[in-house]
Amino acid sequence: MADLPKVYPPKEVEEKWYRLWEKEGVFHAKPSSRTPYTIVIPPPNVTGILHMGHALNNTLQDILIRWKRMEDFEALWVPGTDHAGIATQNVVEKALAKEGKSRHDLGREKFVERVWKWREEYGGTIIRQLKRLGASCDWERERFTMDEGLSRAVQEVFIRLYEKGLIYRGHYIINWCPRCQTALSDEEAPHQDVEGHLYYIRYPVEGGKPSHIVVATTRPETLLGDTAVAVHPKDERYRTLLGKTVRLPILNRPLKVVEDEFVNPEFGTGAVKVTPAHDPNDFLIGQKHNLPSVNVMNPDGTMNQEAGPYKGLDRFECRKRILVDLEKGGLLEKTEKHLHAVGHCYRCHTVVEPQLSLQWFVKMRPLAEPAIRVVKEGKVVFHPSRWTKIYLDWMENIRDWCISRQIWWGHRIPVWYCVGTDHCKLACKEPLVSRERPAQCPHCKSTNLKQDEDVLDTWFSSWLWPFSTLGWPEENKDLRTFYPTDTLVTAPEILFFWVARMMMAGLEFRKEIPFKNVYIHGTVRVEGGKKMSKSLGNIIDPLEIIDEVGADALRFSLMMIAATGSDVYLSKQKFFIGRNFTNKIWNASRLVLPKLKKSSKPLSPELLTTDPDRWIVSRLHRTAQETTDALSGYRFNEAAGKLYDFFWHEFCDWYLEIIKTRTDEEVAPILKEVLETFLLLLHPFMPFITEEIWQKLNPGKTISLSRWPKPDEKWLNPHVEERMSFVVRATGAIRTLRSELRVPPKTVLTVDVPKSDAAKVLGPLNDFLLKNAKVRVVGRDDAKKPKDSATVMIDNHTLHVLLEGVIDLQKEKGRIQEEVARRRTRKERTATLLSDKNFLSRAPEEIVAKTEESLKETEEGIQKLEQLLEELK
RNA sequence: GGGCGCAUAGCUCAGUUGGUUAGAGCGCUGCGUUCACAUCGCAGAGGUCAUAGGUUCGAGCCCUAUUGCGCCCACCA
Repeated sequence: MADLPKVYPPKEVEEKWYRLWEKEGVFHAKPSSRTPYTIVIPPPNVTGILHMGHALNNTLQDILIRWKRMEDFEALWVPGTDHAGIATQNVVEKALAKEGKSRHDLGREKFVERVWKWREEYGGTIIRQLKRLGASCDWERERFTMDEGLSRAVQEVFIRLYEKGLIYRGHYIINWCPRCQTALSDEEAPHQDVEGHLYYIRYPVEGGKPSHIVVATTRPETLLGDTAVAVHPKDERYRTLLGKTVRLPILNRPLKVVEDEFVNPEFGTGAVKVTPAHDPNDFLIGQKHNLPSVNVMNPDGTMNQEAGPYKGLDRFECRKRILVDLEKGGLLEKTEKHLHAVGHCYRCHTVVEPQLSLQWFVKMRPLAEPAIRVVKEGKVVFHPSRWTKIYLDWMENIRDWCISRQIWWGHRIPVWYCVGTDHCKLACKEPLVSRERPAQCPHCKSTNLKQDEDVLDTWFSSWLWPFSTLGWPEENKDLRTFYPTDTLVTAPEILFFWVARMMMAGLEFRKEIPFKNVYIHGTVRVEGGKKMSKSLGNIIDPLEIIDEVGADALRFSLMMIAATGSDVYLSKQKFFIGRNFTNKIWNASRLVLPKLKKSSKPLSPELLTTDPDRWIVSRLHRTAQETTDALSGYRFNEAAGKLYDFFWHEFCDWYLEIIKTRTDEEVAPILKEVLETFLLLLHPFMPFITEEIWQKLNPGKTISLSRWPKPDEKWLNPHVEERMSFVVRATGAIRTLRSELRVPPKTVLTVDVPKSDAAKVLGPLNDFLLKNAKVRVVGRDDAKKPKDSATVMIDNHTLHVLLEGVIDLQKEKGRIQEEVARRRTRKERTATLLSDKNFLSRAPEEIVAKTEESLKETEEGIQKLEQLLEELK
């Protein structure tokens, strides 16, 4: 096989096979008599590029789907991307900015057009990268959340929920990102601990008794929107203040003092400023006490006219200035350091502003109930199971979902408003929810209607993915066949964003669970434990790894490293595991393939003429069984490990070495069976190299559609496995002895073995042992220890290694004795030192410890050598 | 404030329901290169399984407490 290069992968192998698979549609699934098996992939963000998290996620899913496909399921994986409203809009706006334009210069329609154009040009990047990874998606079914079909599903869902009273519009405190200038859901504004300050501010009391009340706040700029001060009803300190009026510093607005259970008397001063427009708790207090709400900020985070002298300032600049002014007025009592959790925009990491705003919401509790039930009933199972509790906790404490976004890229809300005519009545204020633009206002007949400006949260389309991609709301064969799906593989980060919501959507709109199993893998981190992220500059780019070592090596390395559900710590070096393994497979195949030329015989038990033959086939079937079991339990690393150990340490290290002394005719059927079966088992992990070698054996037949090996008990042979284990250990022991006695590498040792063992077990391996261990096995009759020999015990068998004439035994004994003497001297010296009080009291502890350790080591060494001398007698 | 996870060889980690002498990869040391592979082979050194108790004939694994690290959730300003 001079034509095969020494190192895998040769250029272009991966691309060659991927093109062929795609061309022949081997991943295409359609309703058939076969049992369907569907997996759900998180649709990557259309602006995304493949990162390690994707690589891990998609490799796991690809292993499942390839495995099931080979088990003759109708295996479906629908690929696609989501439109990533905020992220995509940001990207396109940035591009516009380079031209010196903003989206407002273009206007909504032109801007959206521009985004579509961008998507056409760059939106396919991640899809191409998934192909390089080897993902076996059904590309004919590629979907995009802004496609016509999926958009229809979104609209349908909005209308159905609205009609059911589960979607409402209202003024509530939401998370506002001043940079993206849109509302965010609670999940989109994760809290991070920030080292901030707690400012104690004096609010003067009218009437002057006492002269002022002190409130504590972390956001002094919001005091401009204060409409009350609240204290706990049972707080004695403030009893006299109830009903009094205090003055808001700077603006001098009169504020009521109200009492509310919510206030924690232990925190700060026990008195709290109430800003209903900028804090969720204050909003509730405001509603209870009928307080006005004063919004003091513009959408971009600058202060508005309500902020009086601070109008136009950025919120953080305003904070500084207010503090200076308070200080000047003697109203800032003190400042304390304070660690608190602050929401950040998950897209741009800007500090979000809780703000009163008119938005659309989904009422979640009714949707959550069935989603809780099916998990409690075990209809949906999480792997690993600890995620069950996390899911249930979230579901049981679910809050309403803010779904409107003030951006342009996304599904526009299917709601119209009557902008009015002179006859406009109150009824006209009602939103008109409709599948199409209504011709006129049903109340005043005006045709002057305006669609809601907002678009929907991207997750409002993603949560429908398992069925919207199959054609819902249309009831068709695809939907009936492939829904509910079997397994969802995903990262923990989107458990709430996506997994939980898909559960609710599936149960609400299909009355069925969306998937039976949820496998949650770990987060990819770099060594040292940090999250891998662009901003930290510690990315290990999967595409770079593919360029360097190939997709197979990338995939396999990830699988070896990623223990079930635990985080994955990466370094570039770790990909050598996969690289070396592909190399091993490749080179073993270069050895095996030429031997198969003469064989077409299928394997039958009679062809297994020696122990090693029976052994390797037994091990093969056991490995097939173990691999299948591991995959069934989502123990991917275990499956990968079994395949690795079998191929490398059993097939290559032992079997291939053993058969080198036999004829091709004898071993070809066995080699073929083992290699082919192994390739099939490995294919889900390493699709490319397995296809390459497979097609050398089976030209024109793709391994992707070949049948998964069925482990067969009849090939299992525990006795032979035990005997071979004896051989392996005996060989190891003899090699160890060689090394200890410094027998020259090429010298052949004679080993005296009880006759029965020699004949039965070691005899057939004579050629192999001679070649690889430089050992000649001789059967003997009596149990007496020959002169000048060393003894090796394996199980209950005694092996005598003859040393006469091999090495100069006297000289070797002498050398060992000398060594023992040397070590004894050293031991004594060390022992003396350790009994020296002077040393013990003066030397640093670690030196003493080290000395003690070295004494122990020396003693052990002496013991070992003495044992060896004993054997040589 | 609540919850979860992790702590095993120099490094990164496996270890399925408790069962003999605790494993791997990398790194390190020695030897080996005509005959698939130096991205290789053989041999070796290296571990009080975080700490303290407990359950058990038996604990890396189960229970309790402690320490350290990490993550998630949470409207105490």
